[in-house]
This record gives sequence, structure tokens and C-alpha cells, in this order.
Amino acid sequence: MLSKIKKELASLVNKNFPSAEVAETDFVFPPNPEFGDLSLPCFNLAKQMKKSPAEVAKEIGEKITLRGMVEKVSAAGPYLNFFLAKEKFNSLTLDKILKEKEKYGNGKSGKGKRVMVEFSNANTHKEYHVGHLRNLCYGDAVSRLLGASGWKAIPVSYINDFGIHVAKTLWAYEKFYKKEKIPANKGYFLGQIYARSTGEIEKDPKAKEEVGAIMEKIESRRGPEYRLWEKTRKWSIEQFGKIYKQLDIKFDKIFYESEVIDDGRKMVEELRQSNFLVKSQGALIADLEKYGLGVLLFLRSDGTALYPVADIPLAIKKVKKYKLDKSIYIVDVRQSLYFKQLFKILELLGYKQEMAHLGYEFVKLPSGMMSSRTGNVVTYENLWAEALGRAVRETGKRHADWSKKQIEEVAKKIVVGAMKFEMVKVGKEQTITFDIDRALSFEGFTAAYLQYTHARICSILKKVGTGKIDSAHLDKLKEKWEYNLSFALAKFPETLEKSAAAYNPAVLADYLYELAKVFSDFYRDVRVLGADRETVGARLALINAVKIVLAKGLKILGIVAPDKM
RNA sequence: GCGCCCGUAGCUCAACGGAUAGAGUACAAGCUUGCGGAGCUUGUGAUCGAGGUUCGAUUCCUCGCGGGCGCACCA
Repeated sequence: MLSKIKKELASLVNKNFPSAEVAETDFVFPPNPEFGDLSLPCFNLAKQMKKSPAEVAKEIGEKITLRGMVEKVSAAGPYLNFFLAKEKFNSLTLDKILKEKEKYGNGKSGKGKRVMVEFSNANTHKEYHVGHLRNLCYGDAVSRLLGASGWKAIPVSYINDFGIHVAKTLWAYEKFYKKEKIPANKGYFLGQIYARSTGEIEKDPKAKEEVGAIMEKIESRRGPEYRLWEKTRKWSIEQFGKIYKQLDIKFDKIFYESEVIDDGRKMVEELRQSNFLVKSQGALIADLEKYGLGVLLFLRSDGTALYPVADIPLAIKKVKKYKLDKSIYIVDVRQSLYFKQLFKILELLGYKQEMAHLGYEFVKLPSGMMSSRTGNVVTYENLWAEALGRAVRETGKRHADWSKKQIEEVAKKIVVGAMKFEMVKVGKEQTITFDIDRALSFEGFTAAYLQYTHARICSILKKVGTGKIDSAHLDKLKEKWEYNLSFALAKFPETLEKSAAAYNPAVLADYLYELAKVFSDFYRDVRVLGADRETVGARLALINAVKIVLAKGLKILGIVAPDKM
């Protein structure tokens, strides 16, 4: 709706003033309602028309003949301000939303194109902590955002189940935990072992060699070490599955390093023979110095493999098998150089697909960097337990009449919302300082606030029944907040587009919060029930539209909006 | 040393190069005979520094200062 109005205005100006070149994107939202609904800064236009900005604004304002939705125009200094026909705008906006329902806002910039979004690249045999959570939530949101803008988005995960970290964990397991009873949460148990292993390995002079030996045995895929790997690998994978299920995050495919590494080894051998890879200081490397990208190690001096050995065949396999237009990797920004190297190598090998690395900053704690070694981590398991406890308490306090099961069900939605929103509401260039009390607060700029707004709307709708929603008399909406709500709703499509284009779900999160706040203003000053029948019907239609957009926006962030909470 | 990111209110974060830099939180004072008080209202409070580009800079460029992260056997 807004985009259409902007386009019409732009072409109107361009038609009447041949030297003008106004684009849809030139319009801005005025900082103050007195200045109207849309505004055109005339500075560039002034250059095009060779006059002062104020003159241009004045001239256009006087000469232009308005049509459609715009009912008034006025020049304010160098700005040309447009005022919309409010009642008409309300009707058209709400009609569109109520008709399109949860499809409202979907874009088509990615129409017909396929993109793979790889995220949640966790390691088995290691701790799963809030750092991984950011990756998971951000990746999921980006994938859904792209889906909403028309892409066929294919979310995948790539699990590193074959690296040296595995050998470290198994070494410590054999040494210190072999006789211990295995707890129920086996993946978490492995994480604890890994955390201990790094310190123990430093203390033990023979350890490094022993770890190397274990790695070789695993890579040979024979013997008790390999069987232990098979067994423990499952523990981690089960843990991941449980986490994905708790957070309602789905992958179309999960790749494992152990499944592509053999292809990688073959490829490395071929590349060595063609001198693409060369020996240097005992290791096998790709020399990318002439591209300003340093060198990339493929094999260690002892012959064990590093990341690219598996990453390269996987990248090729993905593009070929899934016929991708684009391949996106969502990985911690600290690996930026690595991905530049990886993409350069793929290019040199003749693969020309569009690839992008979306690097986000890491998560630290108020007490400093997370580190398994010093125990300064918030593991996923602990966070979940703490969060659920708080949400159950809070929900229980408000609903003494609910069953335990009912309370827990809603509490889980609140917890998932809190975790995801917290991880996604900050731009990716910003390091997240994870404060558990802040993260699990349900007040202010939080998912709970948005869910609460949604629940309030549901509560009103439930009181009278959705059958009373009536979009035949939308012209009854004459209040200021009613118009402000419509206007906010009309911004949704372009917000989605912007959010997706920038791979930035925080833009959407911000928008949803703004929308909810406008609803709160409306809710405070305008009573939905308690007017004449037609007005009530129209107001129900309005709040139903708010509900649709809130629920849809939250869903893109991976968050469920319950009807009651 | 080379490269990347960040620096905005006490704290955590916003602001396509556009009008008076917005929120949350914390703190202070209020709001219940009205659809859910996980809410609402009011107040206090900020662009690291110096240049430059521009009609206009939190935003772009240069140089400082401060913090973080990469850069060959860690993953």
C-alpha cells in the first residue's frame, strides 16, 4: 500500500516536471505527525531543477494535481509533505490484510530462486552454549525471512563430528570417566568431558600424542576407538535433535563431516598432484598470498585433516544436488578470512556459484569471554532450565486455575520466545553481552511483550467471537490511533523486505515492537467493545489485522504467539 | 606488523546521508468503580577526539584514542 502510494507520487512528480527524477525510495517518514504521512526532501530535486530546495518544494506543492490516496500536500521549507486520506487508507490497508491473512507482507524479490542457508554448525563431543544459540536463532530467522521474500529457502546444518576435538573428548573419557555411570543427558555429559580435556591435555606431556593416535584410529574407521566414536557421536546428535525440537527449528538436511571427508581426501590427493596444493613446513597448504589471503592449511604435518578438506566437496555437492542460485553460510565472524579463502579456492577450481558468508559477532558474558577452560560459560541446558523455571513461576502466578501442563505449555512458548528474541534483536555486527537476568526478563523490548499484546487481542476477540468482525464498515474508523495502527500495519511489507535484504531480523523485531506500542496507545484510549455495532465490527477488524501481522512477524523470528499467557 | 568489527543516556541497544538522535532497563513520581497492570503516563539522562566531503554527518573519507577479533598445524 505505502509502496504503491510512493510509486504513484514519484511518477506524478516526474510527469509534471520533466527534469525531475524522483524514485520510490526518495520518500521518508516525517519525524512529526504535523508534517504529514510521507515526505519528499527536495535537495536532490533542487539540483535537477536548478533551483533552491524550498522553491522546488513550493512550486511542486502548488502545481501538482493530486489523485488517489493523497489528499493534501504542503511545502515546509525544503520538504514537501503529503497527507493521506485517512479513512480511505484505513479501509484499503485493512481490506488487504484481512484478505491475504498470513500471506500479507510476503515479497517476491527471491521469486523462483533457491537459496541454501547453512547454520547450526556445531561440533559433536563439545559443549552447547549460548554462542551456538545465537547462530541457531539468527540462522533460522534469516532462513524464514528469505522464505517470506519469495525465495525457496533450504535450511541445512553441518555437523562437525570428525575433528580433533572428538579425539580430545574421547581421550579424556577413557582416562577419567570410563567407569562412571552415564547420565541421562549424554550430550551434555560429553560437553563436560570436553571442557575438562583441554586442561588435562596441557598438564599431561604424553597426551598430545595419545590424542593424535586416537584421531588416526577413528579416521581408519576400525577398532574400539571407532566404535566408541560411533556410540558417543549419537549422544551429541540426540542432544542437538532435542534442542532443535525444543526451539522448533527444522532442517531440510543435516550434513556430517564424517560423510564428506572421504571425498575430501580424494580431492586433496588430486589437488596435490596438480600442484594446486603444496607442501610447506611439513603441512599441505593452498598458497593464496597473491590474492592477499595468506595460506590455508588442508592437512597437518601428521596427515590429519582440517576444515577445508570436508568443506570444499560439501560446497560443490550442495550446489550440484540442490541446484542453488545462492549458498549462504552463517558462521561466527571470526571465520571471515577462512570463508574468503574457501570461496576463492572454489572460484579457482572453476565453481562460480554465488556464495556468501554471513558473519555475526559472538556472544560474551558480563564477566568476559566465554571459555570452557575457565568454566565461564552459560550452557544451553542450564539456560533452558533456569528460563523454564522462571516462566513457569510467572505464568503460574497469573493463572492459579490452570493445570500444571497448561502452565508449562505456555511457559515453554515464552521461554523459546525470550531466547530467540534476545538473540535476534541485536544487529549481527554487535557483540551480544549475555546477561541472563536481562535475557529472561519479560518486560520492555521483549518477545513476552509482543506475545502479551497478541494475547490481549485474542482475549477481546474471544469475548465477542470472531464472527462479529466486520469489514464492511471500515469507514467507521476515525480515531487518531486507529489511523496510526493502519499506518503501522501498512509498513509491514517494506519492513520485511528491508529486513531480508539486509539479513537483519533485528529490523523486523524493532518493527513488531513499534506496532505493539501503537496498539497499546490505541488500547489505552479507544474501547473496542462498547460502541455501536458497526464501529465495534470495524475495530474488531482492525485489531484482528494487528493480530495477524504480529503473529506472522513473530513466526518469522521463530516465535509462537499463544492466545493466552 | 597487516586486516576486519565496534565506540551513542549509568547499563543494554536503535536511527535508507535528512526536519527536534529514538527505545528498553535502572532511578524518581503517578495510573485499578473500563476489552488482561507481562501494561500505561511523566521526569532525569548520550553521538570518543580532530580534520575533511556535503545544502545537511551518529551515518561517508583521513588521522588519532579506546575495546574486541582474525592472520600455519586451534576448530
